[in-house]
Amino acid sequence: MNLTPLAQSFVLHFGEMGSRWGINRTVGQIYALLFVSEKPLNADEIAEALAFSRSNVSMGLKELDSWRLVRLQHLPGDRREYFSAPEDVWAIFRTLADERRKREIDPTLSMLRDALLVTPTNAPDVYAQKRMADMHELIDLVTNWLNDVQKLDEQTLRQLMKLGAAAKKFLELKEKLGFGGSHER
Amino acid sequence: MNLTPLAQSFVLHFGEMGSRWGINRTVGQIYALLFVSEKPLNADEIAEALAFSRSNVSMGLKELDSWRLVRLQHLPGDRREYFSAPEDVWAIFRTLADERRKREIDPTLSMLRDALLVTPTNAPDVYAQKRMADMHELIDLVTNWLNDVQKLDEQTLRQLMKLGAAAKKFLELKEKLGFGGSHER
DNA sequence: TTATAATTTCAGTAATTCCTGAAAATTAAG
DNA sequence: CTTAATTTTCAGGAATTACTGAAATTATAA
Repeated sequence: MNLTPLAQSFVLHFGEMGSRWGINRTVGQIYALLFVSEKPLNADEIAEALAFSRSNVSMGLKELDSWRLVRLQHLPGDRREYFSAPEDVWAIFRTLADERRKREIDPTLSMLRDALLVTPTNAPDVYAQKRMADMHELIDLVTNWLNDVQKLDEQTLRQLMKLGAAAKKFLELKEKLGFGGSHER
Repeated sequence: MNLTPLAQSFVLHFGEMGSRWGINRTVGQIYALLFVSEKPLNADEIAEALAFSRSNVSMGLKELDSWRLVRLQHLPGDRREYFSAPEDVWAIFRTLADERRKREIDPTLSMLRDALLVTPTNAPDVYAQKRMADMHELIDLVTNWLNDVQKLDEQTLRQLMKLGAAAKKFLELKEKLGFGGSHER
């Protein structure tokens, strides 16, 4: 293939950042390459462009697939599998947020719920449980909110984000008008 | 020390999740222990409670310090250093969000900005740069928004989150009233 | 079918990250 | 100061994770 310097710097950056994002270098680079490629690529093209073994590419694609970050398709008259990253960056963002919540937050929420069911039998546990309740409430509130917000269409999201810190004034206005929220959490 | 089963399950969970969160088991466990401890702990107490070497605890605390997740204090008549996790879970959340942005997002924004300054000289680069522009715009918008939202006090944040998906109706109301946002991005 | 192209799996090795104990450095009390 | 307590550093070994090539599996064309 032969990457241009522009694509290369993007790909290498994603490789380096991979470890901070909970994926490895290979997976980061493969995703970056697909993201900047106009046409879908097959595994051999990826392996050649990034100088990885074919098997490593296979494992990387499997990992990306488990994150629902790649699309698989076939080209007419070619039996190889072609991969691409979705066009819509907002959709990608939603997928990423969903998967990260599922992997990084839901297990903790579940553990906390279990811990809150226990009746504490000593002073340290009373305190520990209070702390866990605080943490659970915060995580629950934030994730449910992000979940709601995520459902909004791109245009509404853009508006909401432009609003930014003015949200505060806005909520004051809401109070005055008695305009109710959607949840009773 | 001797952890209760309740504290232990919390600590072990944080240890296991650590790898998904970009910290290691030691760091996760130390933080969890401090979080559920009513009193600050010194390094020896942590090492004993978690059965880690003293040096491992030292490195773990250094790491937590770099995330600004622990407070260091001295107790009168004791020259050892005592560590604790801040009380306010909202403040903890803000710190975590700030640090993660700094480590996981800012470097990418910076790379993208540089890439967007280049004048593409061939068709693949034109496309790649368009993709990078899309990504940059999205990340920039989302992080600036979170940055703004984060500045809000706890009560305002709670209100905003309770509002949830009703935000859409709300924005329609805003349009009608001609109530402007804070930014022109 | 059979043959071949394409993909996946997996055992072994390479690379990286984690953890420890010993030694060095720092801090504070006497 | 000197000494002792405390903390940090760091080299080396342990554990984990990443990567490869070869073999096995799967899918498609003839």
